[in-house]
Amino acid sequence: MIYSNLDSPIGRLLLAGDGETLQFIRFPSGALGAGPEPQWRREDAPFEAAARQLTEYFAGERRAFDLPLAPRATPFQARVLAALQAIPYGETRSYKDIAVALGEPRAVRAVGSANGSNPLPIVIPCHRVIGSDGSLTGFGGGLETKRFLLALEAERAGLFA
Amino acid sequence: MIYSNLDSPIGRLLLAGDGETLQFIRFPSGALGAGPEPQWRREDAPFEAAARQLTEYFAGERRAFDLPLAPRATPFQARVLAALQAIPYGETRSYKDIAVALGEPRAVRAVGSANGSNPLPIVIPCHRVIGSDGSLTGFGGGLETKRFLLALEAERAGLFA
DNA sequence: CCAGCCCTGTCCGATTACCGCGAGTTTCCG
DNA sequence: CGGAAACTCGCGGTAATCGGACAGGGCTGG
Repeated sequence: MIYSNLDSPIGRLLLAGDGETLQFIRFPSGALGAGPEPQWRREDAPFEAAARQLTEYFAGERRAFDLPLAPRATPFQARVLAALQAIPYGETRSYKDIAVALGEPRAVRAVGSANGSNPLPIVIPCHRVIGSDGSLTGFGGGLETKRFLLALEAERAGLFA
Repeated sequence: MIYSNLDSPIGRLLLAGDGETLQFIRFPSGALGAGPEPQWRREDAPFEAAARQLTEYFAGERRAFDLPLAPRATPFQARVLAALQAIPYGETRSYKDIAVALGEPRAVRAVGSANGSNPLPIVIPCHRVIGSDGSLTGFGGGLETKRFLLALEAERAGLFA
């Protein structure tokens, strides 16, 4: 497993993968932030494309990512991640919406858990999921970050690219 | 869990407990009335004191109960039940009054819920709680029963024992 | 006897819907 | 103009509900 760092408006990000695919994005700073595992090896080159696309995203110049992803997930989590990727840039859905979309309308809480274990925040837009009443309710990188991302998208969503 | 029955002016009551303490009082008849669970065992002797005191209460000859109670309750519910027991015979309080007494003036609705889940009606006088505007608003045994209990207490409260 | 392995029970969470209220506002009549 | 009834919204706590992670018990095979 190799990794690289990327400085962004929401702090330094840790990108990790196997050289071919992206498997983790983490927020090393912050409360529950975690750095690279000791046995990982730093190598920047394989993450060039990811870094560039993320930088463009933060600049408001990119709405969709085109990267080889390989999130580790249980079958249920994989379904949730797929549903997340179907949420358009600049829009939001409730946990309930996602549950319904999966055909399991009562699995709202399970959706919340799956969201919380999203290995690839930002690229897989778990930040576009909010409470049924519009509340933000939670985000691995901190609610402040979630708010920031939604504001960024909301501002840019109105514009034509 | 063992149980017994008691016929009263407001219908048959179901008393249940562990032989030492009283844990439930229910109205088996009526809309949402529920009888004993199948695995409970009927046994009258342990409920003699409770039955006697209730009978005296319905006769207007008793204003306070002296029984070992063991209601199952969440911490918040327990606080509410305690507040209920502090309401004197023949008087009433509003849900808001109770909320304020608990130091949580906005938890009016939560007080309503806790009231609704009172496992020991009559003995723990949830019937003495009414709406801020004086309306009766609800009672597990039916509003008719609530009215009856309040009328009984109002009539007797004026008299000296 | 011990190391797996599976099964079960339990707990936890980035949820939701419900409720025995209350206060403020609007509506509608007299 | 009142004043009452109907509506709306905010409020706090809980039960229901579903996956997943974990712990512990019992079983099996070596």
